[in-house]
Amino acid sequence: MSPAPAVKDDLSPSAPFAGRGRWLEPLRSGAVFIRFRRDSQIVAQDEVSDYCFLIVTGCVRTAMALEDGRRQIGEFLFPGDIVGYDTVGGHPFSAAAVSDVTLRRFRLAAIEAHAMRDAGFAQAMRHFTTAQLRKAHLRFVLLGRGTAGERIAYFMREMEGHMVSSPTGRSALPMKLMDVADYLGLALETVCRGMTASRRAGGAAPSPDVPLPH
Amino acid sequence: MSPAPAVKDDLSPSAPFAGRGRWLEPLRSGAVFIRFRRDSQIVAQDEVSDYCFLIVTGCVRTAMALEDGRRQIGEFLFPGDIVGYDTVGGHPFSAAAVSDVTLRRFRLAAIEAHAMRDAGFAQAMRHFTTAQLRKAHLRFVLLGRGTAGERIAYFMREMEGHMVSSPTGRSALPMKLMDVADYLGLALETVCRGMTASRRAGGAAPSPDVPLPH
DNA sequence: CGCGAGGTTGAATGACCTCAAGCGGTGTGG
DNA sequence: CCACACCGCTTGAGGTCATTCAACCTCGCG
Repeated sequence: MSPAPAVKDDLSPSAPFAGRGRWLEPLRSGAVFIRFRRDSQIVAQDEVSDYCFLIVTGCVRTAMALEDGRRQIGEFLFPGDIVGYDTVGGHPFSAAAVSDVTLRRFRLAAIEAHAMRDAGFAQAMRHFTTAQLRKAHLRFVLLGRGTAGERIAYFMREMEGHMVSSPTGRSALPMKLMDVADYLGLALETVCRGMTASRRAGGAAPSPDVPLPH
Repeated sequence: MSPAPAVKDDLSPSAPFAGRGRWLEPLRSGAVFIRFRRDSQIVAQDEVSDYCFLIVTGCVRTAMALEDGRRQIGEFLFPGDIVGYDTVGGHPFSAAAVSDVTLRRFRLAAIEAHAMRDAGFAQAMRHFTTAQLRKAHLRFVLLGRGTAGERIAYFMREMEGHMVSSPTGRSALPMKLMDVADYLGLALETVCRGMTASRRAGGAAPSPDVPLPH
């Protein structure tokens, strides 16, 4: 029905996962495993960290807190994703465990050193950060121009494949509603209402009219 | 006065310009100059471009348009900035000239090839994209959690040093209010009111209470 | 002089937030 | 084993901030 792809026709999540962390594979031998409990902090805000982490199991969130209590979740990360890479000079986002997680820890200096030796590795890094950047751009549209319904619909699609099979069959999301709210720039109650409405309207597909981008 | 830097104490623009385009210098000889008139398109949305551009003079905006007319400006770029780099596989943002601009055009394949040969160059690229990423994160906070006043205040600070000396002394910004609105995720009228209010409250510093991030 | 583009201002509407109460599940201690 | 408390989720009612709609103004230009 759409005549030309001159503009985006909806706000759906970017392709099935662009920037993952497989490029860290060559450094696997130099990495150690670390575990964090639910809600424990992995990297502090403004901390100058020497490490980055590849997620093995569990879910991690990055966040920036403001003095007055407002908070913005940067992203939710899952097995195969990397946290703490874009950190040169200290990153303003903290990272915390959403669920119990196991991570593989890499020394940033080692990554940098390896990139200086191996051009192919460096190229893989570039593709990774470039993909991150493109995801960020899409997020601008969502946060800048998306309605509450669109943000929630976007989020639900992003989370497809990351639902946890809870015993009671309750909310299958690994994170709390508060986290989702701070991820989407909405009030907790708005997220709750939106998800309820979308559930009533047929489970996965929240609203029929979702005019925001890929 | 702030006890600890555990959280961000306001929403001011990131340090005096993090990711600029000086790293392209080594390829200068292979680049050609191009000019674009005000409002003409430089890169089309979803186009797979072979080039990126270093801005020499003028101002450029990147934007994503939605079918229904909504639009999000990605960023405003000034001399020394790069447009169209994070493009591998086609970028969803278009680029257009805000004012008459002169650009230096670089072939992406040439950049990539040079990065494979020169590890230092590749490192500079990494630092550039990393800085871009950090700027994007801050934008999340602004768009997700900032009030209209905070967004406008942030924008005004970002534009310091980019004011054009207009003959009439009118709005010294190079871009239209509509562009600013689509950059900040606000209505045009809201931006206008905000800027008027900030002007009345003392020129540059719009509002005394601006609790959002760097 | 008339026209159009961009900017400014006012009034009314509405989307989302805030406040507040209530519910179900889980964990803890008596 | 039950009572209680706490946490996270849900739902309702009311308020607020930004949007929407609309008029008017200014400037530059044909």
